[in-house]
Amino acid sequence: MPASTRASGEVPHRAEAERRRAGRPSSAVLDKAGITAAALKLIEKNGYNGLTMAALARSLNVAPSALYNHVTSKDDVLLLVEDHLAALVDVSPFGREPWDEAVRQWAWSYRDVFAQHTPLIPVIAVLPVTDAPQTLAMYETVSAGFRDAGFPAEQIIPAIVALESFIFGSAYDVTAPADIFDPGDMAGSTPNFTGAVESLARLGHERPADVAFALGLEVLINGFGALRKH
Amino acid sequence: MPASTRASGEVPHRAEAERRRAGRPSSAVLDKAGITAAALKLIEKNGYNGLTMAALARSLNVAPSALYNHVTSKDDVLLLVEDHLAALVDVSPFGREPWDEAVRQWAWSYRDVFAQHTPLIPVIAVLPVTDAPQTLAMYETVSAGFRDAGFPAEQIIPAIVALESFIFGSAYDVTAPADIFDPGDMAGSTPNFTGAVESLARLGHERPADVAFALGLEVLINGFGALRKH
DNA sequence: ACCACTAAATGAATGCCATTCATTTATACG
DNA sequence: CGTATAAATGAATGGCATTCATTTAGTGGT
Repeated sequence: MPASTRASGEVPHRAEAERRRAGRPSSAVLDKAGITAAALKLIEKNGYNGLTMAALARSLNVAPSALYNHVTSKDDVLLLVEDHLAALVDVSPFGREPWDEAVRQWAWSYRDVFAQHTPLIPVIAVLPVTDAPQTLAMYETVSAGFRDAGFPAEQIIPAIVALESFIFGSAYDVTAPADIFDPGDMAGSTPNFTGAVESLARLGHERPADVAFALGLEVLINGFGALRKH
Repeated sequence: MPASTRASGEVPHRAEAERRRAGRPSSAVLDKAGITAAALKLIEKNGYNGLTMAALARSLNVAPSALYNHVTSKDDVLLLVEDHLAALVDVSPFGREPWDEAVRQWAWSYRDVFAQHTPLIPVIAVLPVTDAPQTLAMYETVSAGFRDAGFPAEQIIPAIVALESFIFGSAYDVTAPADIFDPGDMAGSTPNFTGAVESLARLGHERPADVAFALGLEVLINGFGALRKH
């Protein structure tokens, strides 16, 4: 990211010389990779509230309007970030581990990545995979894993979608406050719920979100596993 | 909602006379119920993009700043809407139907309600139940249904959370565009994924989101059903 | 070595948004 | 009857994504 090494207030296009010396053909200060990297750094430091087009431009020593030569909208930036994160999801267990263990490791990895990035979930859910090559690559690997495990072809997508839905929903749970289930002054009128919450709290120090995710995931793996033809 | 029957541009507090005649003690033009109803009407007509504090105030014949005497923020409005919707989720099968059928009907109802209101999902996920009495009431009924079906107390909350996570994730799927799985020009490099998508498309006219939801839900019901002590 | 073309930058302006605050109004209460 | 209070007003604020006319700098052709 050469742009970020320039002092602010310099004249435009100054980075071009460096860029050509480095063998890159483009004459632009900005490109999608640089924008993505800067956006991620911004999100890590200040969260998604800190990701504004103005802040993103400032971190790249560029005017906000310059970004629009490379992305069409802020949603486009979010899409770039999403696709970058998709590459961080660990699909390596497929082909190495047995199917059930591969799904388990993939699902935990997937949830953990997006638990840190829940504001992306509404974007992903409506996102045509065409626009997200890394995401598509993940689907390809997972699909192959399901096929090789003996899954009927027409059940592969539904099973993956169901798992993904569970994963996205569970990613939100990770970010929930610890007292989310505190019934407050309604405890008296909700004895069953309150009792259930207390009996869970009584035994475990494990995060409730992790208990629920583990429980649901094992059930899904078990149930889907039975669909395979050996 | 008497306020909405007043012509616009009238003098303030004009609705008070009506209000007292109707037996209501409050002297306010606005209240939470009226705000909630107006917000819902606005959402139905123009979607969540149409729900702005200004538009909400206009629909109530009131200045935007007046809203802040009754809610602390726009998120507060969303919370009111969410809790109203929670009351629309059908929990009546619990106590009437067998456990598995009750869960099935509840889950479909829950998904269908929030598929129309996905922008609320990020709000719900982080929402302490204390602030949402209708939501809490739903949890109470469901918890009772699980307990009566022989569920171990400490598993009830994890099971409900897992189901809810799956439901929220699946609600997003309903809103996804039909071509979401079209691999475009990457079809050649993703044979397994593309094949899986095609073999699903080949057989069914059912919405993919419904196929995946049905599949995942049945697996979850089956797996959780096995946890019960008879 | 020049010139025209084009991609990519600038910065000013736009319009929308949630939210705040000093002020005013109308009702309830002592 | 006057005073306190809840609830309204409307003007102002600051932040935001996005647009656009303009300028800049490097590319490729002659």
